[in-house]
Amino acid sequence: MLTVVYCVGVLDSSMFFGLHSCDGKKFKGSIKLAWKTVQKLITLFSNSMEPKLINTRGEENINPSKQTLSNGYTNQDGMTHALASHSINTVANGYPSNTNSMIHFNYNLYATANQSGSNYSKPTTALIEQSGNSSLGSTSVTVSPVSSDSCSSGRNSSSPDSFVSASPGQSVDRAYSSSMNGGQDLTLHEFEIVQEKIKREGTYGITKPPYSYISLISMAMKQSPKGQLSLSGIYNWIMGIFPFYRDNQQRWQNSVRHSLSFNDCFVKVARPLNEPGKGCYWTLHEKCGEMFGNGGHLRRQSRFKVKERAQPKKKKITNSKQTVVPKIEIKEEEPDELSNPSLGASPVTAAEQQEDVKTMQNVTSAAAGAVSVSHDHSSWGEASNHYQSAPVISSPQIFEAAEPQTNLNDLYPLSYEYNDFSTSIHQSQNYSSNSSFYNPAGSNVNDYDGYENTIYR
DNA sequence: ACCTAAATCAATG
DNA sequence: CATTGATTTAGGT
Repeated sequence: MLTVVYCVGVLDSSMFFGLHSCDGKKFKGSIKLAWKTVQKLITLFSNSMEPKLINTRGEENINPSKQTLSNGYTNQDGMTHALASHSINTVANGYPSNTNSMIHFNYNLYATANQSGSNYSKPTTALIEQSGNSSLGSTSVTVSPVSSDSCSSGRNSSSPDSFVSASPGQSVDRAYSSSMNGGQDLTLHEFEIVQEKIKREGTYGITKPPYSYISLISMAMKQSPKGQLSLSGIYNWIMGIFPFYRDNQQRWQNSVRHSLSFNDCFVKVARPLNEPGKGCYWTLHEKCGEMFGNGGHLRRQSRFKVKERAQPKKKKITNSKQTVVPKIEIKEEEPDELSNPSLGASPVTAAEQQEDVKTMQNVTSAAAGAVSVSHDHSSWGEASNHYQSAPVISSPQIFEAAEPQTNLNDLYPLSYEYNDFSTSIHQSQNYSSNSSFYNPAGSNVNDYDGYENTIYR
């Protein structure tokens, strides 16, 4: 049994859903459902609030002997799976709409329907049951409507700039620390809060979320099964979760690209040679740690920097007081106990350099050990229906032989097997000490030089 | 008020 | 799509 957690994208004539096993053990990738199927799903929702088993063609399964989830959100392990509601019911501006169907997937109609109490506005979560055989034909889908009459109202015509506040209903414990949540990643915890809000209200709403782009990108990456996403995957994830970002896409997407390139916490992972598609994958630097350990997700205490640019670019000095602060260089392997920056477990022996302290405080235990990620064909944010893409297991010697990279276009030498999603989906990436994986922690951190370059400004 | 992270616009490849 | 510069905005102290 798989749970459809998200609609992660809308392309041409189909929608993509992120999948999650109900036992919480295995991630199964994403599934592409044709528009016809999606429409049938919604029709089923509209006609009945009862969970239904259907196949990938939207045909009802008459033998629903398998387990279904009553609420569509929570499975046996107690994990919360939210949403898809607004994703199914709404489509970002510019998304294709099927004008021949009774259901029009465009936002304006959604707004209209929502205001008129249409069933279209009902949040939905679908369950997909997959047989042992991974052929699409044998895949069935259970749809389980989630009642809610508190969907946010449809958008108005205001520009996004008018939405600047967080949801008033969001009472986030900003002081939440890893010591309070068993060491869970703070960003993922924040995402759980988002999920809960969506679960509660049906949609996140059109307000601008109180997260910086860096935070949003981090969330997207961390929730992805393999900790990496393509650019479009990031776009889709953000739009799927936060309706606010279905507007002004050129603006914020440019900002996302800028964030990815500018911030050392984001590193590129090469797309496998045999994999179609353009662009690379992006992942988090394995040493960036809890960037938002200060409790807020708008602004980090300090930027995560890898190393000073060898030849700092000219910086226009308009103010004599303005100086180019040397970029913080990561040095030394992380001590074992850096788990909680909020507890002040600074790895730095002394604060000779305040900047060093600030940087290192961002490094947490999550940074220790190897990052287990691999090229991900099936991330939620990806327009892909590759259920079981062959993991790309890069031989370590590839990296051992790699010269220090100085080309700005060089990719982050990450290509790790990802083999257990169960521990990582809700607990950040799965860091493994398996020696068969490339272990960047085993090398001097100064080896990082080259694959990113940022000036501190 | 100040510092600077983040956002924005945009040129370039 | 990716990088970078320039500039503005705004969070946090």
